[in-house]
Amino acid sequence: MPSNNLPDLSDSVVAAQSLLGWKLVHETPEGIVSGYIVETEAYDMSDPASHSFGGERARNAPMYQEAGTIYVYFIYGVHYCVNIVTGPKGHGQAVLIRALEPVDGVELMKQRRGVDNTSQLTNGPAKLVQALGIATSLNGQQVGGVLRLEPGFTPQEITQTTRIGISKAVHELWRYYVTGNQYVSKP
DNA sequence: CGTAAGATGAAG
DNA sequence: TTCATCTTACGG
Repeated sequence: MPSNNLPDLSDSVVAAQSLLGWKLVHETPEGIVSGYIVETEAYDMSDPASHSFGGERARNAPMYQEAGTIYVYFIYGVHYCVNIVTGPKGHGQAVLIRALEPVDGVELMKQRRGVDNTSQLTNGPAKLVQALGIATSLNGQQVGGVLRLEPGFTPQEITQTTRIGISKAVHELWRYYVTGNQYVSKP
């Protein structure tokens, strides 16, 4: 449950739930785009599916920074995904933002995504990165600058289930989404 | 060194 | 179901 001030970023599993309903806002030269966070996944250094598993390296370094650090990674040669780092500095934790409900700048998002269907704009981790115009230059920065969190809504009900696209720790219930929301990703 | 697989998405 | 096509991890 989000508070009125800031989401709880003390732990990735807690934060994954706490972040649901918060508005993720990106201020860009072309305009402001934003959306409510409706789907998340929690990752931790003790989790074999996590990029932070096995210790700190160049690629996962942002995950070991303080809570609120932005972690953007490149995957499959084509896509980018964005995480919000959680936990104390030195602990490799983060929450993957998997889906948003578009709020501001829908036209700009359509333009960036090259699609006209609002329901296909931000219903996947790489889709929302493209729609918001998030670049790797944000990697390692803190939320609160051009990319920030603002209060949104309090989810009525949250569904907890297994994560998507991983091959390790597949049984862990570390994916959360706003029950019934139409912008949740469909694998 | 070579090679395979990866927190995905779009097209065929 | 396949492919796009980059980076890292790991084996020889």
